[in-house]
Order: sequence, then structure tokens, then C-alpha cells
Amino acid sequence: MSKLNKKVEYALMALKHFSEGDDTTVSAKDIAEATHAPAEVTARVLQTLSSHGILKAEYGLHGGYRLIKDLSKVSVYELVNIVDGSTGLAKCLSDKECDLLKKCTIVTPVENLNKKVQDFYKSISIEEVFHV
Amino acid sequence: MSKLNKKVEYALMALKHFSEGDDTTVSAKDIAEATHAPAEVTARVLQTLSSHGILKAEYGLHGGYRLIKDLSKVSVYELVNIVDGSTGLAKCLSDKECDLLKKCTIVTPVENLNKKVQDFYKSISIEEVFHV
DNA sequence: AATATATACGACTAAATTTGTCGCCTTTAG
DNA sequence: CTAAAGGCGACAAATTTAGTCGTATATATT
Repeated sequence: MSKLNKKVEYALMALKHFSEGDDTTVSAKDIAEATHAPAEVTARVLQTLSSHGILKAEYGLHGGYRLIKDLSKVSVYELVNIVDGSTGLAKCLSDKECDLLKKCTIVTPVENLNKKVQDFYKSISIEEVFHV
Repeated sequence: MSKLNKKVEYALMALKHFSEGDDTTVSAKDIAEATHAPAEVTARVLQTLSSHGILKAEYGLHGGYRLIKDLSKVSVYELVNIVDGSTGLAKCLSDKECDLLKKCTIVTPVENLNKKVQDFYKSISIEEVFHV
């Protein structure tokens, strides 16, 4: 049922790792090893999280990333949007390229559903996901 | 944010069409025309809905499909599962082919989130989606 | 009975998206 | 000044989704 993609999974695993450690910096490589995710992709995901203020990057020897945002204040909605730049339940809700739009018989229903789903995802924090 | 796929959209448009008409049978071709969806794909989707007891198929001249289930009793969850045979938030929750499973650091969190999402989708009926 | 109109379904192709890789650049502690 | 880290654009591979084709089956109408 509309799956999480790998990037989101990697992000979750990384965040879990950060949330469980002390808050020393951890390198992308270390995260990749700890999570068994591909190093390059992990690096990308961490960069994205860092550019959105979830992590803080530190250059140089012994550099890496550090968690700087309280995960109880980051919603699943926010994370998914950050990590895969996402959009909405249907393509036409973001890209205005849907040539069916004018004749589409379910625009309003889908917008309606979309809003409900987004509100739902906004209501769940990452912390809540981790602490079952 | 984890999009609806075309088949689900076509199914929604078809169901909307049925729910708004009188309950005469409507052919796949007519539905496809009314919804501007590709005929073959529409036919498939209708077949699936019919094999799952949402629609009833009638062969022959003037045949077609008729809505036989109360849409207030069909959840979004049910529809998505019927139409794209779907599964769960993550591949590993259904296919047991995820070779990371044993070392995956977020199985439980994802199962947790998955359940919440499913419960949410189960709580919304198709009728509710249509009547904004 | 013949025919036209429908559904049913397996196999295939094409398109789009997702996932992963490579190479090169920048920053900074030691 | 160098090794270890992050940053980023472009590309390639893999997977998934979407759409097509062909053929078989059912049945109301004539």
C-alpha cells in the first residue's frame, strides 16, 4: 500500500542510529555500515537531512553528522517530503502537468483524500515511530 | 507522498461514475470514455473489481458492470489492496525476500508505522472520499 | 443458429521511476 | 599539506508501473 522508498528507509535507519547513540558526530560511512545501506546513497540522504536542519554536518577529519533536531518535533510527513521531495497522493496535485485535469472526474475526491492522508502523516512524529 | 497509482485512480473514477448513475450496467468501454482512461487498462481494473465483489459483470449485448457493493462499506484500504494487490509500507513486510531483514534496524518501527497507516486507510470509506 | 457486443485473461512492450554508481570539488583537523 | 570527511552533478542500472495485443468465452438479440 503505497510504499516507503529506500531513501526514506535509509533516512529512518540513520535517524534511529543517531537517536540511540550519544551525540558525537558520525560519518556517512559509519552510518552506511551500521545500517547496511549503500554508502553513496546514504551520504546523499544525510546531506539532504543536513540541508534541511535535521542533522548538522561537520567537515574535516573526525567530521560527520550530528542530530540537531528533536525527533518528536519532526513528523513523518516532513521527513518524507525532505527526503524524496514529495508531493502528493497524485502527480497532478503537485506537477501541473496532468493533461486530464480539466476532464478528471476525481480531482476533488483525490484532493480530499490527499489532505486526510497528509494530515495523518503530519500527526505522527519520527520519535513516535521509533518508540513502538 | 507515496502516490496513488493509475489503476487506483481509474478504479476511483469508475466507482464515482457508477455511484452517480442509476444502476444500469455500464460497459468498460463507456467507463473508459467517461473517465478518459485507456480502455484496456480500465477493462482490467473493472474485471478485478468484479472478481472481488465490488461490481457485477454481465456478459453479452448490453452487458457491462453494475455496482453491487455499498461504497460506504468499502474502505480505501480494501480498494487499494484489491486493485494493486498491495502489500505494505515496505516490501519486506509482504515479500519475504528482504535479505536485510535480519540486520534491518527499523523492522519494528516500520511495522509500527505500517499498522497505523493501514488502520487509517481502513477507517476511510470510498463514499467518504467522494462526498467531500 | 448466427452475430454482434461484452467480459476474461495471459503475454508482451514501453515508459517512467527508483536506486545505485562514478568522478570531481570543497572544507578542515591534524 | 595531506588525509578524512562532506557536497554535488551526471550517469547507469534495475525495478516498477502503465499500456497494448491477441485470443478465448459468454450471452442478448436477431
